[in-house]
Amino acid sequence: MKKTNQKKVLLGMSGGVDSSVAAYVLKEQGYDVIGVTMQIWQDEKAEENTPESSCCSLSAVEDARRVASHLDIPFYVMNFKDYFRETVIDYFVREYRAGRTPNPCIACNRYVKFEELLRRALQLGCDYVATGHYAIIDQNSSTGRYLLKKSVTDRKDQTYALYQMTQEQLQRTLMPLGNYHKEEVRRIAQELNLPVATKPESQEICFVPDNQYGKFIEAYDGQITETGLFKDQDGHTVGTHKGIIHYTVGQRKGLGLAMGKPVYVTDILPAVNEVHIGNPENLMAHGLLANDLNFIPWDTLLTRHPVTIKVRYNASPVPGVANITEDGKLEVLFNEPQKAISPGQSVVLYDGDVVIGGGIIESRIR
RNA sequence: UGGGAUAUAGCCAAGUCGGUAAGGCAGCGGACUUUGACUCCGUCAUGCGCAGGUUCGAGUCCUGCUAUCCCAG
Repeated sequence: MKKTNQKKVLLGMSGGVDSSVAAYVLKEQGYDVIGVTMQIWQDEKAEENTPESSCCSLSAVEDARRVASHLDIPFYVMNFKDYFRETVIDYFVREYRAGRTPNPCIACNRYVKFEELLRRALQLGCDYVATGHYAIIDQNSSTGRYLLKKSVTDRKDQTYALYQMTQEQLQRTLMPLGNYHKEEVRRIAQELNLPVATKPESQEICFVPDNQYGKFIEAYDGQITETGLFKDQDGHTVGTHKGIIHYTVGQRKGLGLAMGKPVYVTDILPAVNEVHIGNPENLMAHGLLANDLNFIPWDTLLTRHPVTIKVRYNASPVPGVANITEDGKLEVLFNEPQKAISPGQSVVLYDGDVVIGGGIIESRIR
């Protein structure tokens, strides 16, 4: 029952369960679906030892191809390596070198999936780009603005990683899994006999398959990582650190300090190459400042706004207020102090299920 | 070679009147997780510097030795 004027969709297929089922759902909804896997980082021969542990590994290509074949949709592999390196890996390395903690998935979504992949989709004459993200794209009937909303499964909701999307991108994007639960998706995959039905969840940084991101950074930019001093809250030297790229604000493990009690990284000071440590209470913050902002229901925040706040991917939203400072930064104040606000991570603001927007954390307000 | 301390796992460290080796760090395994972290669970000294002795029983008491630290020379 194919219509001649049906909409064409370019679907990013990772080879995982989610994007595979997304292909099926889109097809069922009457879209003309084209599957594509983005090659983003692999050396041609490194894939042997990288099992299906990541959302974008190369072994994924063959899985995606089989799924596409199974569903009888056209399938292509596109080379995004240069673009990915510039917008994700370079950013990732630069941020760590600067003493911050980047979130590469957010950069990947922002630049690779919804900018470059979308651009190529439009070039190919597609109407939309689609992904298997758990999120809902909606339109406000009165303002006409496109909205990003949490998926029906709060546990799998991925809006946190998507807050940088623009109106133009949202208008051209489909996320067919937003109304599905993970269990339904797996069930559909099994009923369809998809070859990837039981693949595990993706995890860790896709371009650092052994999870040794410090080693990756050093191998990538070839720079020497200088060791430096650990200092406590009073400024006393308590040890030597392995180089600031190895630490994140809030980190406890791997410090190698025997203080007789658990201690945490409270601050990373690249200017003096110091890592400061302290007790859990030294991690608390009343708020934060963020830049590199994006807002979805509006162009910006015009007034002080009550919000719920996520300061990291796996964080329960907490209540607070947000407003824009005189110099254009986003200021977020929590109702209750929060711990381990990590510069470089993103803060995302919600009003109920609706993503208001967010930015990249610059500093905390104690 | 006068005095005083301390020697417990890779590292810090608790161990009360002798009663059958806390805890933390690191490590290892796992859960969680499309980032880094956090968190949670499990595991990690048949042995307490060495050698003897007392005792039903010693990391804990006694003797000797060794090592390190501190204060004086």
